[in-house]
Amino acid sequence: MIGAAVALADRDGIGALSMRNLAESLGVVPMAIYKHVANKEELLDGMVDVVFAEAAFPVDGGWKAAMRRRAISMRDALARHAWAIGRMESGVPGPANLRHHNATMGCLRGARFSFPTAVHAYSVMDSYIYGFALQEKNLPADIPAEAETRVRRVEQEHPSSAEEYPYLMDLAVELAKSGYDYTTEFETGLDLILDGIERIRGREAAISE
Amino acid sequence: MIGAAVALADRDGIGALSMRNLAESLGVVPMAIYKHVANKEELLDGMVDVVFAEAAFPVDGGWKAAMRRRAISMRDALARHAWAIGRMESGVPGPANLRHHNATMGCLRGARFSFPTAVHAYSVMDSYIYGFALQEKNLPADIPAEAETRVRRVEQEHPSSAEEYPYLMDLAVELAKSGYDYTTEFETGLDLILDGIERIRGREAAISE
DNA sequence: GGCTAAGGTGTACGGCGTACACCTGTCAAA
DNA sequence: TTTGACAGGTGTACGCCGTACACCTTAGCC
Repeated sequence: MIGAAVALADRDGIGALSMRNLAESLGVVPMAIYKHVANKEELLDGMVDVVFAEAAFPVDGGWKAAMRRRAISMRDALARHAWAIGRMESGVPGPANLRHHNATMGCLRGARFSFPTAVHAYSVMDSYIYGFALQEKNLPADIPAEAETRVRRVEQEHPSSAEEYPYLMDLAVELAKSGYDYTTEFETGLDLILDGIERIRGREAAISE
Repeated sequence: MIGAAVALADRDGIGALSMRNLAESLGVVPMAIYKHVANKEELLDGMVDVVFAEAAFPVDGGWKAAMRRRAISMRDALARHAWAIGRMESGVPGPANLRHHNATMGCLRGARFSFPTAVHAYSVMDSYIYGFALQEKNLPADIPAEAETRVRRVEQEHPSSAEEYPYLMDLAVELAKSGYDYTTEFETGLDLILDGIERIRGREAAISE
């Protein structure tokens, strides 16, 4: 049931996920769904937990490698299920959600992060992951191509904006030339953050010794 | 018109922003709105641009201070207009949006960031800002209080989960004790990221000299 | 054979975005 | 002074949406 809803949202977008469409895809009448979930909200909560279940949580091999793997796996899951972004931490958390957060917190605490530092690390990483996924969903899939068509359009239609937004025009020209890959962009930022976390952890280890 | 829509969404939530409600708040019939915007999508695009207009863009005084100010100002704007999160980079960009991104890119390039490094810096910061705002919107406003009630509920209802999710229980207990402040949490992560950006910029400056 | 519970059905209601035809007031050109 | 265009408000109607409520079917158990 929830699996069918996930499949439908993946295929046709969250906008197409109505109780009526879902019922039809199940060969059933709309109201039948309400025998399994109380309302659409609860359906969405269940769908979000499917996404959490797909994201690998850390098992160890060093906190940094484990957290890196977790982040990449979460971005992958969110790319597969773009409709889930923005709902991951809202609604009633499901069992996979709880397991995931428990394991992640366990990984950090097990690596002797102090409590506040673990919270900071978790906060900055999750914000980055969710924010990146959000932008990846909203921005054009092929940035260089899109940049190029925008430059062309501006050149023809409003030559003024080349003066109004010079750095934006620069950006578009450069991107069209050099390309843009979401995966390497994600990992660049991720490593920057992981290094930052390592540094604040080192600082606190130095104090406590 | 768009101002009234923003006010309505701020006050009653984005769910209450229907063409009918907006029309009523303007003392006008629903279809009258369509003389000013083509459809609801375009209305939302206009509303997003209001949020961009509220966020200060960098004017300088050093890239790090300028970017820090920009980030904090953007989070403030997103906290005032939670409905905008998740729409900031979708839809058709308005003039305030373009001005903002142009100025930010200009700040980085003016501080002699190479082109790819500027893109990395921009990407990691915006992902963090949007992701943090998203979590701030979704997570409970008063985390310590919420953590405490959850601990109590678990103790009474399912004593099992203390064993199933030990680190989560720990987390809740600690948060209830030590408190949680979104603003300082945001700035901690922000500074971690700014320091990381400074480091990759230094690396590249060292190469080019 | 009769009870219970799980789950599918049909109808109906109020709310949504918006297409389309219509009306009103303002103001410049004739 | 009339005219005609245009900006902008109006009223009706359509096809979607989530879901309340009453009903029916089937399976398993005493």
